[in-house]
Amino acid sequence: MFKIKASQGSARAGTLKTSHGKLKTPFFMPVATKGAVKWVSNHELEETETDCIICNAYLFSIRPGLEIIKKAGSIHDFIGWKKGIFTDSGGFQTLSKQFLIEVSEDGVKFRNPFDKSERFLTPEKAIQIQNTLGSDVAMCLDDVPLHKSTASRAKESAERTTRWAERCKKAHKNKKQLLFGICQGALNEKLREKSAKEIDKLDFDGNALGGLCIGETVAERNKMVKISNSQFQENKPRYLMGVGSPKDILKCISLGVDIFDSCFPARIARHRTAMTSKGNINILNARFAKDFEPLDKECDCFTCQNHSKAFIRHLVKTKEENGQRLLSIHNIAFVQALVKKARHAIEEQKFDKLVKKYS
RNA sequence: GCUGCGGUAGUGUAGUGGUUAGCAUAGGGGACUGUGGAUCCCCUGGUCCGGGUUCAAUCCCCGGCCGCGGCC
Repeated sequence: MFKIKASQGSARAGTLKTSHGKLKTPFFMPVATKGAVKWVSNHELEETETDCIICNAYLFSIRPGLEIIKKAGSIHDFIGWKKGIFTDSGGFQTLSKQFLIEVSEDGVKFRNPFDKSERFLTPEKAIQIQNTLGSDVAMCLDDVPLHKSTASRAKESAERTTRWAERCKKAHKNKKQLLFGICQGALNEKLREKSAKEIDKLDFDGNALGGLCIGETVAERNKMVKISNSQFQENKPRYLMGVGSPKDILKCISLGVDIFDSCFPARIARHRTAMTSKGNINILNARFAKDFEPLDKECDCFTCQNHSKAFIRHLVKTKEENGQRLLSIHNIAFVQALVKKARHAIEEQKFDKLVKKYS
């Protein structure tokens, strides 16, 4: 299922076989919560060389609802995306005040964001939803604590996440779908280690690192990534949930992570920031008013091949939303190109140089 | 020509005989990481000009200039 083709230090390059093709790792998934990456069409997304996206299963179960997905065939058929799709269980929404009502051992009581009614999500239900959606990779329901939570809450959530992972595994029936477990443990080293070990033992198709990128420092996060990965077996893909900045992605690849997802590149694009090989730039900066160069000279995305910084700035400045669309396309393409570079660099044993360039 | 009203950041506006002259927006910069297109944070920038009264004037008085209205 997962094969490592090359490695350098802890960094690995490999392939993950899914029912919608082989995905070369490391790879990055833009977030398409409701089935679309905000402001970007599927066609444009393909042009960014995105091979896999992540949708939110919980939200799909509410709207449009599973009946409609079943009628369409699968989530792929419904949204018109032929490549890889991960689905998130809804666990992350436990961090959101507008969703969460309460967490108990049995599951999570959620607020339906559309009509404010109460919904109860159990690990079993989260898996059934994802089985029905037919995504390539389903994620276990996890209990995500705030990064600053008390020691007892961190312990409770980590231990509960393991119990829920067992229930998810038992409930999983879709043979064409892979299932990943998720470790927790907040920022507690011992808890992280224990959680990762327990999740690893359950022998999922892949192991994910959860509860990170939610306000902790980079140093704290890196430490947790290192500890978690040390407990995960080598031959399973490792998925760090939530990381999406170029620097962080490269660092975490060097720590042995294979898969990433994040709303970050698309979000900062909507907030008028472009990623470049020289760091992020805010396109609104006055210095770009007469800058007729592309966002990044080395980038071969649609935006950079056709438009200048001055023009994109003009669009954004005059509140023409195509400006943010062009930035979104660029940022996603930029991250995809970076991850691809990382893959090649690992294959050629030059990954350390690439990390240095972006650190 | 006469008369009334008014002139406070680029713009739109509060307010005051002793204030760090407030707010909004624009301008300059920053944050954002299992999606808020939301939001937040920082910075720059102002009392039309000249006199007078007063310990002290952006405020009160006189003149000028400018704008809007009215009357010749």
